[in-house]
Amino acid sequence: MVYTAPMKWDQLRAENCPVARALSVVGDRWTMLVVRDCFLGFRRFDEIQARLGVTRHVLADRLRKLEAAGVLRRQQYQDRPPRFEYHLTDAGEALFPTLVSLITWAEEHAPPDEMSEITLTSRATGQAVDPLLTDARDGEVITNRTVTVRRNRPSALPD
Amino acid sequence: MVYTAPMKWDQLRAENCPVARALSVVGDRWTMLVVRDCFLGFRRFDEIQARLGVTRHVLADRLRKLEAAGVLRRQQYQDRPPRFEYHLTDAGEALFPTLVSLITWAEEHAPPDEMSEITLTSRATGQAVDPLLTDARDGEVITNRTVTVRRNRPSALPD
DNA sequence: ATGAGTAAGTTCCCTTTTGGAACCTGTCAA
DNA sequence: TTGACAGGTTCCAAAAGGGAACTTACTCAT
Repeated sequence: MVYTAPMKWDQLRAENCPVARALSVVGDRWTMLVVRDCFLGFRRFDEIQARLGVTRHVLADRLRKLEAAGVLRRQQYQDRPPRFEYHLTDAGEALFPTLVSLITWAEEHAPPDEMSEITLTSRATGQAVDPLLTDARDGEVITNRTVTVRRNRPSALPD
Repeated sequence: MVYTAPMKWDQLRAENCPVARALSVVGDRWTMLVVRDCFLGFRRFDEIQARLGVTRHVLADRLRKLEAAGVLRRQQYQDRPPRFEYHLTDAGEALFPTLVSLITWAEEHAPPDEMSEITLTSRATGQAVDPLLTDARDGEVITNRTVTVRRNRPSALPD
């Protein structure tokens, strides 16, 4: 790996590394928890604010940024006074695997004092699911031992 | 979903929600980028600091916290003067799927101006891999449309 | 009509975290 | 003896975050 010019946090989205670009959107404190709540069906400002305990100021900022990033869509559900709900866009829903991978990791490596609270359940069968990252081409399991991260181009770029 | 007492950021790890617990470890600014660098084989303080452009102060803090969380192991590679490398533990390596899911999301939904830089490559075949989250039991694809997140116990607990 | 409640923010002020740069320590090599 | 290297720590200023009150624009019950 070649030397890469250091970046500041707010320049992350211009990075060539997809990890950096993803984190420029969802890598802030609270942001992924906002996305979680949207997946759980909590869509309104006060609701999310009460659940997270984040300050209203910060929540307003995060919602603005998520909307700007195309993860959430602000949808008016009444006029007079205008009130809004935050819905996941397709890009937002595409964060589901990330959320699942965090859940899977936490259940294994950051367990709560008590028993685990959460199960991922198949809508089709009602059974618990056991998430596994595989290669769509041949079904092989993806881990850091089976897969490497490679740069496409040979130029001096970040990873 | 029932009302849940709001939490502060530093109380996240006590939460019952596995997403919150995972983010208490890797949800901080810079933290996941430190983990990325460890996966890429950058293990030393100055090296990581130069690559990320994060301040030495913050990097020292993040490394301490990742070590305390059991994600990294501080390994001395010379005496006199004592020098250390940061290696991923098993728990750290288990974050690979999370990293992959961030890469996958970014390539699709936060593309760089230029072409994508990164390919995930199978060590066995040398071919690009196409990550897909599936249910280990029946191979079904996991998305927010096929899977729901359920609480195990009926008590008033967070999600 | 008065007051309480609801929803979605904004504003203010103070504390914590982060950024930037310099400094420290121990060792080796010139 | 001077400089380089590695891995930090210290200091100060700037930015972000926490806490609480305030605002706007309604609706509904009294």
